[in-house]
Order: sequence, then structure tokens, then C-alpha cells
Amino acid sequence: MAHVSKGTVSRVINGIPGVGDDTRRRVMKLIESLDFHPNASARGLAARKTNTMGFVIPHTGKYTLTSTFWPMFLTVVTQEAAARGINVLLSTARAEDDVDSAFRTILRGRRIDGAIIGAEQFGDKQLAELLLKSLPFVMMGRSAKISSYYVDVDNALGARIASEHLVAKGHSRIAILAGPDWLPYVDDRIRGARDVLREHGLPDPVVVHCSYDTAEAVRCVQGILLSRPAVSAIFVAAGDLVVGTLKACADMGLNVPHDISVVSFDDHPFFAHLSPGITAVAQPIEELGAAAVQMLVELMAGREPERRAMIIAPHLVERGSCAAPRDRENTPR
Amino acid sequence: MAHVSKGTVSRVINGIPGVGDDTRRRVMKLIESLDFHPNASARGLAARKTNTMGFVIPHTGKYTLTSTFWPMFLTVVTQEAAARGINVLLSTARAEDDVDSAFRTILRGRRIDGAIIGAEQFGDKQLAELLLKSLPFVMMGRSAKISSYYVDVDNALGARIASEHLVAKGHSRIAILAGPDWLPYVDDRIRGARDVLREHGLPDPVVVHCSYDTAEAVRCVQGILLSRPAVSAIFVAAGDLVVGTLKACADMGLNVPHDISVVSFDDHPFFAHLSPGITAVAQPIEELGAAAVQMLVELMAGREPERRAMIIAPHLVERGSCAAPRDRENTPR
DNA sequence: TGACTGTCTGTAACCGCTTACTGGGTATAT
DNA sequence: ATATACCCAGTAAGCGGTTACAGACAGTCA
Repeated sequence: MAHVSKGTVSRVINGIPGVGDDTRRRVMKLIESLDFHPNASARGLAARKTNTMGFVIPHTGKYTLTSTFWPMFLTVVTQEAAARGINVLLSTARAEDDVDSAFRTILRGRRIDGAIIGAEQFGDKQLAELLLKSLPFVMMGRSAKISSYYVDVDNALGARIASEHLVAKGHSRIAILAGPDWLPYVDDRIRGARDVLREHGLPDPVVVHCSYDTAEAVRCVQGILLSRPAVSAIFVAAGDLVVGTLKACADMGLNVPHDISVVSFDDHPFFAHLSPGITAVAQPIEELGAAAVQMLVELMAGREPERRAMIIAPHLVERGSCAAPRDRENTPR
Repeated sequence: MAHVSKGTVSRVINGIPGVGDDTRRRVMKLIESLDFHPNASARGLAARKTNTMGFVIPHTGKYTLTSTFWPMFLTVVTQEAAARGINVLLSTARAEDDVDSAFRTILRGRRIDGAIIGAEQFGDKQLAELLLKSLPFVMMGRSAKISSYYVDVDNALGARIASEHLVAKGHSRIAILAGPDWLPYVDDRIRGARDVLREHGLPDPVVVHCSYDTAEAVRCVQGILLSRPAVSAIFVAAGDLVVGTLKACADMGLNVPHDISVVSFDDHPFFAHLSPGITAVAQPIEELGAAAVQMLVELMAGREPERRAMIIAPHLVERGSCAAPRDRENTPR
């Protein structure tokens, strides 16, 4: 120490009271001019906290960060975290095995103070351990397997909004291209859409489940388009399936929105620039990210968040992919 | 310790020789059954290494992870790192300010042992500091401002491949939609394309620089399409500009590839599913990621990498967006 | 003026590991 | 049998902070 003592320096760095104003100023200046930065490991050891949070997302396809949701969510989370001075450790574990090794090492090694986790990521085993070790974490999305703190978009509401939009345009035969059927939110979205149709006295939608693989989406949509009675609109219940849907329509010579309308659950920057622009139910990504980080921060500070779940409403972004229906019954190809 | 000593345990955990086989086995078993995981901070403190690397990328637009390159690259890097037991700390700093605060804290706080950095990310100041503190790092992409270890795709070659493809199809009037002109690789790509045209005795390409914003890309391409003599093909020198390009073409009623051909530098999963599929020069993302991590690992281990730069060749993925030219001179709109 | 109180700063004991160094055994050489 | 060497395992000194506790000093109050 240039002038004074040691423990004191620690106090000023951490903004702990009980330090004279002049002393504080002096030390601050020294720190500044020496460009001193405390060693993270040492602080972590002594204070038992690393100021780092983990971010764990499910991997979809070859490149896990290629979805229409996670990359943007990650961006927001990173930013929110940075604003609070906390770092983000990224984990894109693939197999269960990886989760069980890499992730455990991170957790048990106290490399992070908490985590934000994609709800679909874990079976009960890992989550049980998380809870066991009482590592604070919040899930993105509700999990069917475990009850914990989480943030989520109002999936049912989003589906309702999309469906109402379709119904308002005059559609009555609607298909839903949905994600894997074991995901809670997929169910919620289907239910929301079905409810709307029933309320309007319309027939239940055709529901096709599909993995988040574009090629498979194409096949699924082909199936939908070939089905009879023909549907006049498709509610694509996940942004990752949009491109595949458009592809299938184009391949069949169907014009969107002329021959068939498309609404997406999930928005993405480039949706605005496709032709036509894709009408979408946009997830409130900023809010979701902020809420997740906020909640996690509370948890890490040992406080109890106000609510166990933050459900945020999505909103419709109307572009050009929905129009009034047109009879396609007699124009197979 | 259940049976034996302490420093010994450390030795077996770190696989340091000088430990009897039986002892080693015994300790291992104990560790296993106790589900013991050493504390990362403590190890970091004592060993002066954190087994964590930083990943710093430039932010483009609102969501920094929305580009056609970085998300996939990040995925690969994360995976490669995980395979070597090292963690990835993500930083998506926005302004220079952030870089100067958050990043310094991370670096100087020895929170990471090394980093992979987007070359365009830094002005000389930060890089100078990095070098100063001798924090091992490798850049993704060559930087005009600093000489350091880096991996990069062969930009000129990629541009040549794209151009040769166009020329082979019969195009002679070609436009290049390129990124910001202060980026070294943008220059390389333009140069590569121009060289090919010259070699074939064709006129120099029309070059338009553009930020990585889709709306701006649309405007730029409109300008290109309106220019006379009309071009018959556009070499989109960055994947992020593809959607905007297609949008502009569609808006003008131009069919791709019938009225105008499009090649992209950068491939992306969904390019295959657009109509038509986008013919693209695909960056060898796997190799780039692997090379970057490999290089960084060498550096972190205090070894000297074989080469100062790893330049990897891209390859053409031919799909449907390029066709033989057709005279568009008399069909303005 | 002496006792009491409150504020500010120094002291030192960890935090949980790594690692250089020391020392006890056993095997090999003399 | 004694000396030399080698292989293991134990010992303890940090690594660079945090923090409970103690102590010094100045101000208050009677």
C-alpha cells in the first residue's frame, strides 16, 4: 500500500461504510492511478462469491446459437448482467453426459454464483442437484419437471393473439406447426390457439409436431399443405420453423399470403425483410432477459424475489404474411 | 482427508506424477464417492490460472448475436473449449467505454487466462494493454492495427471463388455489396473479386459499402439495381447482407436467379431453405473455431504456436441463386 | 478531568488449493 | 553392512483478498 493500510483498501473497493471520506478519496485515487484491479480468484475465495453467472441453453441442431430466440436472449442477459457488474459464463452442453460433467464441475467448483437455464435443458436429476446444492438459478421457461423460479412469455396468450388475428382475417381452417410435444410451452401454445378457435365455434386446428430442424419443418408443412380439407393459414408456433414453412409453401407454388397465411410465434430481425414480411407474435425478449437477471440477482443476494414466476405478455407485429383466406380446395399444386 | 494426506490429493487431481498407483486409485475413489469438486477460486488463486477464456465479439445492431457468423463461431469455440476443460466467459461489450471498464476488470482481475477476440473489436489502446499485460489472446480475423496471433478465412480466395463462379455462369457486370470500408477483410474480399474480373478482362465491379443493417442493405441494393449499365449479378460480401439483398430484389420485382444472380460470402443454415437456396462461399467455421482454440491453448500453456496466423480456405456451396445472365437493360422495374 | 461513546483504521485469521522442499523407506550399488 | 539414489508422501508457506475483532483517537457529557 502506498500510504495507508490493507484491510482498509478492501473496504473502499467494496464500498463498505466505516471509512473516512479523506482516506477513501486518497485510496481511490491511488487505485485509479495505479490502474489496480483486484484479483478475481482471491476475492472469490475469500468472499465466497465469484460475481459470475452461468448461462445454459439447450442445443438445437448443429449450432446451438442459431435459433430465433436464444441468441437474442443471451445478448440481453449478457448486457443486463454486465450492467450489474456480473460476468456470464457460457455453457452449451450437448449430451446429458456433458451436462453431468462440465456443468457439475462448474457448479460444485463454485465457479458461478447462480445461473440462468433453459427450462427444457434438464431432466430432474441435474435440477435436483442444483437445488440440493442450493445454487440460485432461474429458468427461462416453465419446466414440467420441476418447480422453481422462472420467467416466461405468456405462451397461451401469444397463441391466442396469433389465432385471433387469423380468425379476424376470416380463416377457419388453421394448422399449427408446433415444436416437440414434450415441451410444456408447445402445449400451452397449442391450447391457446385451440381455445380461440373453439370460442369462435371453429373446428379444432390440425396440429403437427416437429423438431427444430428446417428440413423436417419443410416435410411437415408439405404434409399440412396436402391435407384435406385444406387449411388456409398456418400458425407456426416457433420461429425456428418459419424458414422451413416458407420453403415448403414456395416449393408447392403457394404464395404467402395470397394462397396461405402464416403467423409466427417468435419474431426475428430478418422476418421484417422477407417478402412478404412475417407477421409475428414477438416475445418480449428485453423484458424477459431483464426479469431473469433481476430475479437471479435477488436470489444470489439471498433475498426472496417478489414472485416465483414472471410471465410477460407478447405482442403482435403485423406485417404482410396474413391475408384473407382464398379457396385453395381446387388448386392442389 | 478420509485416509491419507492433503498435498497428495492435489497431485492426483492434477495428474501430477510422483504418486503411487495404489494411493492414486484410493484417492480417486474417494473423490468420486464424495462427489468432490475442487473450488475453482482457490485453484485459481494458488495456481494463477483460471482455466477460463474470454470471448469478445463486436456488436452489430441491436442484438449482437444475430449475425451469420459469430453465433456459429461461438458455438464451435465453446464446444472446443469444453472439450479441453476450459470455460468460456462471454463479453458482448457495446461502447468503447464498456470495453474499457468491464473488459479491463476481467483482464486485469485475471478472471481469464486468455481470450479470443473479434479483430474489429479493438482500437489500438485496448490491444496495447492486452499485449502489455501479456494476456494471451488470438484474434478472429486480421487486424489492420495490430499484429498478433490470429485465425482467418482466406478472404481473397473466397471472393475469387465467388467471382469465378459468377464469371463461369457468364456474368460480366458484377456488383459487390460489401461491409464497412474500414474492415481489412472487406478490402480483401473486394480485391479478390476485382482481381478475377481483371484476369478475365472484365470491367471492374461496382462496389457499394454498407453497414450490417438490413434496412441499409436494402437501400444499397436498390441503388445497385437502379445503376446503369445494369449488373447481372451481385456478390454479397457478407452473410448479414443477404436478406436485405433479397428483399430489395423482390421489392423491385426481380427474380433471383432469373433476373439477377446472388452469391454470398458466408453461409448460414437457413440459406439452404430460402427459395431459391443461396449459393454461398462457406467459411470453414469448425476449422476456424478449432484453430483459434488450439492456438489459444498453446499460448496459454506458454508455448509458441507453430504459426502466427492460420488462414483457412473457404469453399463454394452451390445452390440456386446463380444462373446465366439475362439482359435486364430494358426492364427497369 | 475522567469515563464513555462512537468513528475510523490496523491486525490477523482464514478462504481452499498448489507447490517447493523435506524426510522416511526401500531398492541398488559398493 | 553402509552408502547412494530414487520414489513417495507429508509439511508448510504462500496465492491476494475479506472480515471479525481489537485498538487508537477524538469528541461528549457529567
